[in-house]
Amino acid sequence: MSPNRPKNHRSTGRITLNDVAHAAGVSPSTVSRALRGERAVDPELVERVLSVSDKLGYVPDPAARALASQRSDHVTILIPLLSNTLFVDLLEAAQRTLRAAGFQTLMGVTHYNTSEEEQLLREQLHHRPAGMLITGLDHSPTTQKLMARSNVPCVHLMDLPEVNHPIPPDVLEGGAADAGPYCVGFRQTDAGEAMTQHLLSQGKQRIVFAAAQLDPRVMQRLQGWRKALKAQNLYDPTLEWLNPAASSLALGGVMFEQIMKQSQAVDAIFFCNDDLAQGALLAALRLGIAVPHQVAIAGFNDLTGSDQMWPPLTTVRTPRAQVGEAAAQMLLQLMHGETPDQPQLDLGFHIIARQST
Amino acid sequence: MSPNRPKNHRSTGRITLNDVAHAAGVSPSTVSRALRGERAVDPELVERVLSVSDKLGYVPDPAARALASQRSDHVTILIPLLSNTLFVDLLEAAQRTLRAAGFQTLMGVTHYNTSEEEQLLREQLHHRPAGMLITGLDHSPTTQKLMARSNVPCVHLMDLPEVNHPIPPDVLEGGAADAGPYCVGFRQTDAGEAMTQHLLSQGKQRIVFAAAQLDPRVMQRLQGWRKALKAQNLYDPTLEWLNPAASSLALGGVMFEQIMKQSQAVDAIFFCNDDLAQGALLAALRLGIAVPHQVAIAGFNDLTGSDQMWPPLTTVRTPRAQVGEAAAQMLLQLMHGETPDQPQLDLGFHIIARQST
DNA sequence: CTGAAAGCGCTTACAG
DNA sequence: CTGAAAGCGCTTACAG
Repeated sequence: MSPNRPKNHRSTGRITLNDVAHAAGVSPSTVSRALRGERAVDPELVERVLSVSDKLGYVPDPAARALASQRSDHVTILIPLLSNTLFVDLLEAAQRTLRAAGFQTLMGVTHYNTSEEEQLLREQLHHRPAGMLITGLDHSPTTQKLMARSNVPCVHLMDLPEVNHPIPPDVLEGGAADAGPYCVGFRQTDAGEAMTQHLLSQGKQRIVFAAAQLDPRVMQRLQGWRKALKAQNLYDPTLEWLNPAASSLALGGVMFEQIMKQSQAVDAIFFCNDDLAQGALLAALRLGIAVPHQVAIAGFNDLTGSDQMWPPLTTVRTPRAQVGEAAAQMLLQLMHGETPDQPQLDLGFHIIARQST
Repeated sequence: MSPNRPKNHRSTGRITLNDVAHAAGVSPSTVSRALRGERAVDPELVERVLSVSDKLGYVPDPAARALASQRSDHVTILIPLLSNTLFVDLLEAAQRTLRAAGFQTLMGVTHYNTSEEEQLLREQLHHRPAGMLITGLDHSPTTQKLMARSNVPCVHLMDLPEVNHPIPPDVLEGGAADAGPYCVGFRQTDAGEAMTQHLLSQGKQRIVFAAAQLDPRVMQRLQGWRKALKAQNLYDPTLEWLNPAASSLALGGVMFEQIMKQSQAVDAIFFCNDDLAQGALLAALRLGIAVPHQVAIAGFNDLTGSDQMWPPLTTVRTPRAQVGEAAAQMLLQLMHGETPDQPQLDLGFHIIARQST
């Protein structure tokens, strides 16, 4: 009954697994197994251990657990930016899901920078994360090597492999086969194509594609736009406005002004992200250019405020919260040694037609 | 020279402190002390240890270190929301500073909810954080008790104590005195008052204060607004529009419409946050209400896009990135056992006058 | 199904 | 200033 804890010179006041074992009258090994829900423990003992541990207010020490098991309860999530709400939504959804399952989320911001990504990955790997969420499928060879070598389960966010390679069933049944890369997202190319087709269906003929940042997913949207225009023989390279600078409302305004000044007879502009499109809408107000009458404007992602713009912005709604949650769920399966039934999960997208087009 | 590591059944491939000790021909204790920059180590040995450790690519195991020292390299940061860019800026600046000093940032989102905050705090405390950053000075008794009992150094963000109690020097010199609460921010009340005075100086007479969320800092801005109006005998309780709902662009639009419909002769509206004010500006466009001619609109925080609005938004620029960085710096001092020279750091604010007023 | 024992990789009194 | 030893609080082969 009494804890009877040996008072050594380095004792912390903490209630330990040993205390629980003594109080429950079993060995520490049994407590450890019972607490982690390992089978092969007498159900009666499990119940006793759980009740005693609860009564004592026992909380396992994550550091001790990590040291002994060589695995922490950390999950690393690597995102490009915090200034695009898209990634904040992703982060929040993933974190909520992971936390409910008892995992700690550690966030790293790569700034779309390969060497920052590698550096962050190295740092995180030293903490032996239990799992990993990483934005995109495009990574440096070093990053890929580090991830593969680490043996840490990983799910990629917001993107899917270009072509869907269905895994042959016999390979899957072997169990040893790698079904990866695991990813949850949607087809960026298709989304770019769909928005372009929407504009075409409204009778637009000269549709500009205006983009900043130029990360791989933006470039896929560009491909979709090209494909749709080429199918109608409306493709013209001068309709491409690609700016590698960081995306922002202000840049959207600047690009809009440039496009309206230099391009002839443009009747629609498809921006690769809503912040650019919102900035363009505000610049149009400033410049007295009527949207959509003089020029239609479309965006991408349906970010906060796009429905509040004047006129409200036509855009592509992307399932980022769902991606965050589903990816976390998939990672949870992987961390528990299970095999996700769908290694590549396509969550789709929706064209949201508002008054800016 | 040769590692000569005992090959036991649980060996991980990892290079350990022991390996470094062998290779450097010193004891593990010395390596440990040298690596952590403890004084009382022969400089020559320090150099040797550092060089060997570097050559071997040794990386200390955070879990082992945490277990042995009862202190991790985690710093917890608790913020109310991720949907207000204010807090994202805070987070990013703090994380950057902390990371450069070798600390991991763990973020918790409280949603302005007392019990969520307590729950997060409890979870975080089990990880023995080395330090803590927490938004605001207003916390439940439970939260305060948990924090005090934990003995984890803590810096509060974005707020300062109502009255500045200068610490008597003799108390400070005693060393044992508590100079806390440590905080970095600015005077919310003063900022609310300053913006109101700015509007008054432009000849506005009936100035509405429109707020959502109603967290403690918003209520302080309200106090500042009241003070400024009362000083001019212009205070009228019907000018207060307080909505406890979450702040958003859409809500700003709704509130603006309500205010314009029900209040008489309002000539200015001071919104407690830029997202509300931006929403109001957009609603004004929709409704055909001229800003600032029919009504002036002001916001708070100078968030992304406020300078891009039409008309550009008059607002209060708050030093959130600086707060994040300075708070992290102060926490770093505390974690190293030093005493910050200024326990309460006031970073001020600026009135940014644009065309919406 | 259960337990005794060793071990994870560090830090830190303690003794010199 | 340096080192041998104990200890942090868990997990996990191994033996029964």
